[in-house]
Amino acid sequence: MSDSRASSVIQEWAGSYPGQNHTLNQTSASNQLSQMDMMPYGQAQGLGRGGPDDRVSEQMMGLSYLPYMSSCLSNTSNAGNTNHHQSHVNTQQDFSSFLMPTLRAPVNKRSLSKDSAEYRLRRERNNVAVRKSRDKARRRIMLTQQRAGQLQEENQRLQSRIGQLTQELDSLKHILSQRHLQGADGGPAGEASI
Amino acid sequence: MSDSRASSVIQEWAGSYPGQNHTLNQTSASNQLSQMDMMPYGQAQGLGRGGPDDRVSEQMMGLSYLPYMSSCLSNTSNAGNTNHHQSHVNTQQDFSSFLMPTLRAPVNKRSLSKDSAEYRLRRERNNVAVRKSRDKARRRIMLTQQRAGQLQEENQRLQSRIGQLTQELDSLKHILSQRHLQGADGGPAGEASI
DNA sequence: CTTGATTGCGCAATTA
DNA sequence: ATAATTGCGCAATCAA
Repeated sequence: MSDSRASSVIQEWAGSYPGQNHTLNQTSASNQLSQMDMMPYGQAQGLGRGGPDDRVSEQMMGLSYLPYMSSCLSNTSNAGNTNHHQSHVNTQQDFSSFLMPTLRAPVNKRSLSKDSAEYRLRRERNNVAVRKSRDKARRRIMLTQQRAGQLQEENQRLQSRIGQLTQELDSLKHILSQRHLQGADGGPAGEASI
Repeated sequence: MSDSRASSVIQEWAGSYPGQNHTLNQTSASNQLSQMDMMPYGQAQGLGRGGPDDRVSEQMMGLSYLPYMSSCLSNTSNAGNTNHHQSHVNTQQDFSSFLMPTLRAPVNKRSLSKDSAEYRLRRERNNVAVRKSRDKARRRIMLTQQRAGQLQEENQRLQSRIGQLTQELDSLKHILSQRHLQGADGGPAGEASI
């Protein structure tokens, strides 16, 4: 495992896709949480593949994490979303559904034909956003680790310095006390000491 | 139905045979910070084995959240979907399978019927492993952040302490110099007060 | 409602 | 062969 500490080797990836700009926002290793932002960005639009595809559709089983072994093959046919919401404390009657148009069924989702261009466009955009977001997260994590490392180093230096100062201080105190004794021993003058 | 773009199931097997091992010298970003196991969040690594058949890197380090290429959408509908663009460097990999019994063709994948129990079992196991791994990663990240925070706090305390000690030290030095002067001046009586 | 950002999840390729 | 990692796409949800 060679590790490269290089604090500036996070960008070599010169993209290579059809007309797209790469917003390399790279905050150099600085203190504190660097708030990267990034913004506009050319939007993707490289869809239009040749053949229909996407057999997407089977992903609804999110479930328990903790019990890694508990009942493995329990393909709960849902729960993936775990909408533990909406079923709060139904203090009211059952007409809540009428009061909450927000929860109305798959109304607007109709145009979700996996074949529609709309769909692909949205998917592609989201994919871009996801990659971007994860990249950001990765960078953030690395920065944090780096920061922790630097802080630890600095901490040691500071500890060292403290030890040094303390020792020096003790020496001086000792010297002073000696003088104090000498002074008291042979002189009438009273001195204050710390 | 799942899918994802993906992949090559057989093709890289063929590609990585000829003796072209991936010399991916992945750099892990670990170093000091040995408190906890470090994750390999290495970056860089931008090399690229100049092989012409880098179909694999297609998803290696997906740097750049760009539209990606549209071509990565292929659905491995099920068994028998070996139709992959593997028309690359077919220089001569015919007998490779004979030369490398260890890596022989999709033998393992033989029962890759998405319907096979074997498949599901493996998938499920991997899913469990994935959840576990991610959970671990999340925990690790939080710990690192926490550690960074604590270190920063401690850092401040140490800085403070150093300032305090330094000041104290200066006082004593001053006192000593005073006594020195006074003592040399003629009177043994020197007073110090802080 | 629409869009980009996040987040949890499963898949598949790699790595150990 | 198995478990652990890791990049990626999907879909739900958040936040504007």
